[in-house]
Amino acid sequence: MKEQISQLISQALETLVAQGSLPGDISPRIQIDRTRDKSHGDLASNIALTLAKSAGRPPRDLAAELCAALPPSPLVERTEIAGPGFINFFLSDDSNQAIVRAIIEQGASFGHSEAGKGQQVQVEFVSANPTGPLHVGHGRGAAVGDSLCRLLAATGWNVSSEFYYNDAGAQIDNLALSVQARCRGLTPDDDQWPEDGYRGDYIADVATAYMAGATIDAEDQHVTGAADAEDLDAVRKFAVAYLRREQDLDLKAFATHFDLYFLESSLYQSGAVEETVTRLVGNGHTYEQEGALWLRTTDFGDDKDRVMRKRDGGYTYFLPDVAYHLNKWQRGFKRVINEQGADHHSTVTRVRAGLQALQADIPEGWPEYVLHQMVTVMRDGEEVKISKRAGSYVTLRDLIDEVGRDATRYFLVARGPSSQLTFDIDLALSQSNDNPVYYIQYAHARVCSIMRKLAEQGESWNPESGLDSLQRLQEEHEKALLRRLDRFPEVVAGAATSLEPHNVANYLKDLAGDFHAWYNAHKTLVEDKALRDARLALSEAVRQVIANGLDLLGVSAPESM
RNA sequence: GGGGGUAUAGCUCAGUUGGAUAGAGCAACGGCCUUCUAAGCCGUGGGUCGAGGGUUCGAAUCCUUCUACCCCCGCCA
Repeated sequence: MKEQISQLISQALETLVAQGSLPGDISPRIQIDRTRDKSHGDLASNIALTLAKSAGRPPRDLAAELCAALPPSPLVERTEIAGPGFINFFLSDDSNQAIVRAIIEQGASFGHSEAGKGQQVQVEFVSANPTGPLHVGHGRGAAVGDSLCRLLAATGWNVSSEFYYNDAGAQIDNLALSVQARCRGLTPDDDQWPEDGYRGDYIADVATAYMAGATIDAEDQHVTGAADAEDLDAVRKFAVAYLRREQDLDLKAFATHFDLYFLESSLYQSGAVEETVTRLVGNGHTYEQEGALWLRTTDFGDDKDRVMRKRDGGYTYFLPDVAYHLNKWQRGFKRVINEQGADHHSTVTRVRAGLQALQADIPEGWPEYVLHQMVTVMRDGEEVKISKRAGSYVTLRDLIDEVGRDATRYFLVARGPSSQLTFDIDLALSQSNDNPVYYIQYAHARVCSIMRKLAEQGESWNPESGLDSLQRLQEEHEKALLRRLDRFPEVVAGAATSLEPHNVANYLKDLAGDFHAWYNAHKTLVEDKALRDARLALSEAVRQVIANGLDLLGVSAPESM
């Protein structure tokens, strides 16, 4: 719609230039905005304001000439000049109502686009190390990351989702020692308990399963417990598999899927880490100091240089990170998005610096990052910190068990990633209009309920009759809904471009509000069949858009509540 | 001390990338169920957009200085 109005203006500008009213050397960027106030029409352009200076004319005069030069169009009912020189477009009923037909014809794909042109994009998110259950912060990463994947897929990108984890480093040794201690019957309060060992109850569960010879089938790990407390390597392998399976269950309960699980250890096995070191040294960006090998990341914008190889010969996490991203690049991903907690912010400059130092023709801003701020959990007005299972943090599973998957996902994705998030358990649990998840789902269920009611009356909805009678939708509530529905494709495209899924959540709340207001003001199942079918068409369009929007957030659209 | 983030109604947060009189929900107050699900609707009140300066036709939005809070600043990940 914006595009079509833009073309009308463009033609009017050419006319004015031809008439000599405007200089020929102008190159205006035609901007069309949705109006905030419906008394300003449906769409507005500031073109006269932006051209006023270069044309040396008062903006309102310019606007008047532009309006006069606009070619007639069935889309536009009339135009007005307002304020300092805005041109307001009042669209015709036909053009506003056409959206209903578009939605019903396109169904689940309405709102989708081909903007990505099938290009590949890889999204890495969660990437938790297998040292314990996923916590709320991982949950936010999962909700945002998965929703980004859905948004990018809906806008024409070919998306690969990936989960990267360290299965071998110092933290995993610590995990193995903790499980081994439990196998030996120790508890965290014993003197012999490993220093900095993991104290959560889940460690005991891992030990029990290991000693019982249990078999673990995770997405990417398959191990049987050796039942030998002294075999630390077997304990380690088992613990990693066990906790990966736990995380799989967490992610499954959260309806989050990954195309690939990438192991840090594979970078050592394939020689990618060594190769990366060789290239960095060969490119002259390294030096040795105090027995360690440093990368001069300050050459690439870092505030200090970083150690790559420790004095003891082991690598810091930083180096495999660079090797991993080189691997992504070599796999052909020209676009990569990493979704991480903001506490890992310092890795952004570092990884990019490492990639530049490779001199592999990787663009400076590659990869992209989406960083989410911290999550705190509140209950009864107080911060919740301790989980029995995990010991020191609130697990994602606890939340899903308590408030449900839909509410958990919605709340974690409904705020901009850069805002700190307070997860209010009482609010997420409340079954009232306090709770936006149910508010939106209820709108969807209400439409389904109307359709059921119609069937109970022995009637059925005739879509063709409804679409042919759309001009009967003349109530203000109906016009507001039409305007709202028309915006959905822009909202999806915008959320995908800015990598901000919360825009979809906000839109759905507004759409549901418009629908509930209409529902209460006007009955759908009226005697007049043409009006009834038209209202059913509008209802069905609302239902479809809510379903499509909720799907982008990974939230279900129930047919009844 | 350095880097990043945030600051908008009593609370939680939006604000279409610089547009017209800054919005929503909650909380407060007052209404609406014999009528398609009241997990709903209607109405009222509520603001120095953290503070100062700047850019311009026009700023919550861009630049600058300052203040407060959060995160990071390890040869941990």
